[in-house]
Amino acid sequence: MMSDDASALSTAQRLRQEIENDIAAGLLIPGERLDEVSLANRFQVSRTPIREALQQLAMAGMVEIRPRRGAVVASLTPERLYEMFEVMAELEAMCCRLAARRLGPSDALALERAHRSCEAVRHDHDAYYRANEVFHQAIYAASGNTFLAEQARLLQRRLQPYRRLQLRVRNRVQNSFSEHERILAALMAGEGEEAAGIMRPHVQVQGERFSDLIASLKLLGAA
Amino acid sequence: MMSDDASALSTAQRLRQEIENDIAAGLLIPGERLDEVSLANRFQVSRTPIREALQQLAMAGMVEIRPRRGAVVASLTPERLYEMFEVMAELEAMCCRLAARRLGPSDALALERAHRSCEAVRHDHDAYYRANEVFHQAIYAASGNTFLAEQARLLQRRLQPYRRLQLRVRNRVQNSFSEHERILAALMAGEGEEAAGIMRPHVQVQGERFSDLIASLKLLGAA
DNA sequence: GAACACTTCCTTGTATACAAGAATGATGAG
DNA sequence: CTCATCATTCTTGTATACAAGGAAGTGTTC
Repeated sequence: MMSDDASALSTAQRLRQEIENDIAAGLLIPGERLDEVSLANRFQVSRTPIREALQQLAMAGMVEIRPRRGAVVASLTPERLYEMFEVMAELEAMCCRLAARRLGPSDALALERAHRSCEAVRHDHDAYYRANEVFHQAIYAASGNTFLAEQARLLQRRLQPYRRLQLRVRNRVQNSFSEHERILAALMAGEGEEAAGIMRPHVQVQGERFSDLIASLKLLGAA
Repeated sequence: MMSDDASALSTAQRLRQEIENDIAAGLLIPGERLDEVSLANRFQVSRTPIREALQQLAMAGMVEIRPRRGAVVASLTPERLYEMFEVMAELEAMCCRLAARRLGPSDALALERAHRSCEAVRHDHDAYYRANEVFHQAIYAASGNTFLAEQARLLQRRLQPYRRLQLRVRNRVQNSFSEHERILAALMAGEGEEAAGIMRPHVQVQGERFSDLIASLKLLGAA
């Protein structure tokens, strides 16, 4: 009556989220087989809603369904990964440009808080990884374009298993944090192009960072 | 043996494409109810694969599934539509920037051919609409980033029902064509930023064009 | 005459049964 | 000993039956 609950989820959607989380968290490795019966047993449902969830994940690009041959966690080639990071960098740069123009007081506050959270945990890789995610999401939201924010969030999630390993590289956290600082300053100053210009290489993997990524890819494959 | 057929589609995927086509073509109006039994009868299958197709379409943002209350063709608010066009413009601008750098001979040929097709049919709105689509897709492909191309294609498809009506506006075809010409020239000259700068407003709807779009939205609702 | 409640019907959600296509292992030939 | 072919088994794909939650229509009451 007061607020019609838009968070009402069908079973298939809940199942999708659960499986998606496992993929993002690295519990399900790229290339791993997703057996319908096992999943059904695990979640105590029949195969029907499991299949519906898998179809959703296939559209999201997180699993690959080979007809009559089952579903596997989608595995990305180095080329494709590079392409996705290229797009991610541009989406986030766009968020910066828009955010600088449209930044409201509450957005600014959220950004600063997220940034301080990053600072607080910058010696703990895993914690920094999570705080970093929140900081970037704050920028998406600040863009004022909810569709853009959703798309960025989606792609971020899709790249999560790969990004995760990447931060372990030496000094990456320190560099990441100081880049955040510059981005934040530019946004507050309303310098959208400036912020976008820092964001792009901050996100994109190229040169030696790309090599590092490929290395972690191989680690993933070996697991 | 020679080429493993990646085009092998499951039934659910075929059904999704069919329904998606109907939505894009405007046969299914935003807000319209998608009855599982009717669809099942129409395609001569049971409800199971229909439901799988609907779940896919929900992930693609083309239908909305309200739990226990059925699926409807997704209807976009003017705000959301504006947001989506804003992102579309940026994606296409990005394609331009990349294409100018990476343009190969076959890409250039495809672009010129698509452009000449547009010219040939520029007095027929519907034919121009289709040729226009091909021209833009040629640019996506020329970006050399297949992921970007796919995303652009996806969003283009999602906006199709709205874009379609939009071209009917007076002089829009003529303006569109001359913008194409300038984009093409910039791309061939390797001027990525130049091409991107023309592409952005070419795609984005703003000012009076946005009003036109809202007007067609209302037409759509009345049908 | 209008509003509310109750009942009925219709649609969606889920499980299960069955069909049919891969994968696997065994058996035989080279 | 290796490779190919065939049978068996396992998994996916689809239909259908049943359950359960909305929607709509009817009747009653104020």
